[in-house]
Amino acid sequence: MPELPEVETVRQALDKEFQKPAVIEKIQLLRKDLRVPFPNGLAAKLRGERLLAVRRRAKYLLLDTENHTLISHLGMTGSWRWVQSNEKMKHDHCYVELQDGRLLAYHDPRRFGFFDLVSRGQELKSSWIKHLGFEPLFPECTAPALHKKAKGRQVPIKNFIMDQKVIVGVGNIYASEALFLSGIRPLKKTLKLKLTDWEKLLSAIRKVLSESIENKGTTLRDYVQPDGNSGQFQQKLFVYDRGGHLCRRCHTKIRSKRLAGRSTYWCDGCQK
DNA sequence: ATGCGGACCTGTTAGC
DNA sequence: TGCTAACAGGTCCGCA
Repeated sequence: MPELPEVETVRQALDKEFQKPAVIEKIQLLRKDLRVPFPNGLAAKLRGERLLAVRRRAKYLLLDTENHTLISHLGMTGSWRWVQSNEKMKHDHCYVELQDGRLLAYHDPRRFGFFDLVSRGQELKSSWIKHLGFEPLFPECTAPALHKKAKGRQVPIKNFIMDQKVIVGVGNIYASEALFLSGIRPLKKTLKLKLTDWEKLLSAIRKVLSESIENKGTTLRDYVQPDGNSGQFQQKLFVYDRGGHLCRRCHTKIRSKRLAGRSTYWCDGCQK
């Protein structure tokens, strides 16, 4: 489900709710694992702690309490939502009950999501976070830096920009969309991109991610914001999931192909 | 080191 | 209607 814009939307929504004192009364785990076991002592360690803020690194949510950071990855179908006690659903795997009665549910049918728990501010020690690449929306992510990392790489450019060790947050939808906006075909070999191509591609990545955040993300199936509403960016997609339809820009038929096991879409008219 | 395919899960949809 | 296969937003691992 969730690429950077969806995770950022969830971050903003939860962070806002945690401005009002949010002290954990109880954490209820409904099974012993998701993709990996729940962290040891998760419920006991967080009981009585106040949720202070939510940060994001790549597609990971970082929920800060006074003494811990709960790391939450949503996998393909994970979501956090505010619920009433009578709104519990199949595939809810964790409930966080606050002292003032608010109830937060983690829901994840495919269970590709997972949690990790570290001491406050120690998230870089987590093996999940350590090796991640550039945050695309941060200034230290530059076209020359990406051009340098791309040296000698034979993989299709789409695979390269989805590699979280290179640049984070770009998943299967936004990779196709960013390549469309920058006029580069997904199958082009990474090493063939010139610095000017990287300038176009990086600015396209920033544009598509930012606009999707403004639209609260893309909902194709499961993704919802914590208030239960869908995102809106699916209405603005140029190529993703539009195989066989006509390009919104040049009316060429959108092509599709499986690349590294993932559906990939592009326009031969707009992309070279 | 790099690139690929499979594994992890459940639900939905398309095709026969 | 019912069965089967393919596919869905991500990431890690092991093999060539």
